Amino acid sequence: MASLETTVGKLRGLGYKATPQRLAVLEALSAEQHQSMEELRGRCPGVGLVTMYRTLDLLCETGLVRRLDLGAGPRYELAEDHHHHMICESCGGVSEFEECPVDTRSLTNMGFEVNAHSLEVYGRCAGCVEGGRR
Amino acid sequence: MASLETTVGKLRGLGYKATPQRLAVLEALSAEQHQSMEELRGRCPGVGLVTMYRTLDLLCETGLVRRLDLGAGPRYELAEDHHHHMICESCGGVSEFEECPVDTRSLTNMGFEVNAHSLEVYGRCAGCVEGGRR
DNA sequence: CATTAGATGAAAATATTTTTCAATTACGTA
DNA sequence: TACGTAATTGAAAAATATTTTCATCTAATG
Ligand SMILES: [Zn+2]
Ligand SMILES: [Zn+2]
Ligand SMILES: [Zn+2]
Ligand SMILES: [Zn+2]
Repeated sequence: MASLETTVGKLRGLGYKATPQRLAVLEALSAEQHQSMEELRGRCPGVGLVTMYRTLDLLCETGLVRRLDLGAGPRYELAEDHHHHMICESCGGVSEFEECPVDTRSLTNMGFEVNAHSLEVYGRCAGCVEGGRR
Repeated sequence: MASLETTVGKLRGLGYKATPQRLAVLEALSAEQHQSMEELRGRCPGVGLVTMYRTLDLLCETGLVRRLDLGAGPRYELAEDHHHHMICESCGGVSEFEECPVDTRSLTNMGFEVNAHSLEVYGRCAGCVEGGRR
């Protein structure tokens, strides 16, 4: 849970200006994880669409934000901690889990230099299983 | 490595017609894994764009094909075996590995019913590491 | 406060995907 | 084999999504 100030500091440190638009996007991102462009736009009235795209691109390139594919268009989230997503195929809900169930040592042993990984788990959430929802 | 006939048989079994267009798309898919729409189109001259989209949608819905996001637009591959992808951030190459390094038992224990998962590993391939490519 | 490289946004261009609907066809049945 | 029909196709248009352009503006520096 790095504060917004810390994140802005990193941006500045990389030579980027801390514009009101960028602050607004970061603010929007901190409201909720894995939001769509449309949701973020709703939280950033006053920020032009092009700037939204450019800002999110910049934040992704600098590693401050992750672009996700959970099955229905791009989603974005602050890249604060390492976690993964469970997507419920009944209700569409997305939840996160922190415990990383991936072991990439065998890839390293094969000569691949692992920088990052992304894992998505699909199924039915506890609520849908109990409620008998298909 | 199921043969095309087997795959077509599954389609028929589900009540879908085995049209020349569908056969062409399956043929194209069997030429190479994780192809883009553009690549598949190149292998299916004579199949209209709309039919390409519809056929790939159908194949994904029936589980015969997987739609992938490896970072640069959708890619498609026959869903024959369970495997994952390593994406080299230097040369852009995509390679597959069969040994699954994911253990989802802890999610099951939490009440989530796991149906499937997808894992992508990002880094540098052996070739790029040795060649010193950044 | 002046300077300036970097940033913004409106409009246009491009790319991607979906919808519509009339024409065609695969396939079961006679 | 011929027929009937529901499923399928594809051209065009529409809808969506993303990128490019370029004139204007501004954050940061001194
Ligand atoms: Zn659910
Ligand atoms: Zn992980
Ligand atoms: Zn490589
Ligand atoms: Zn796996």
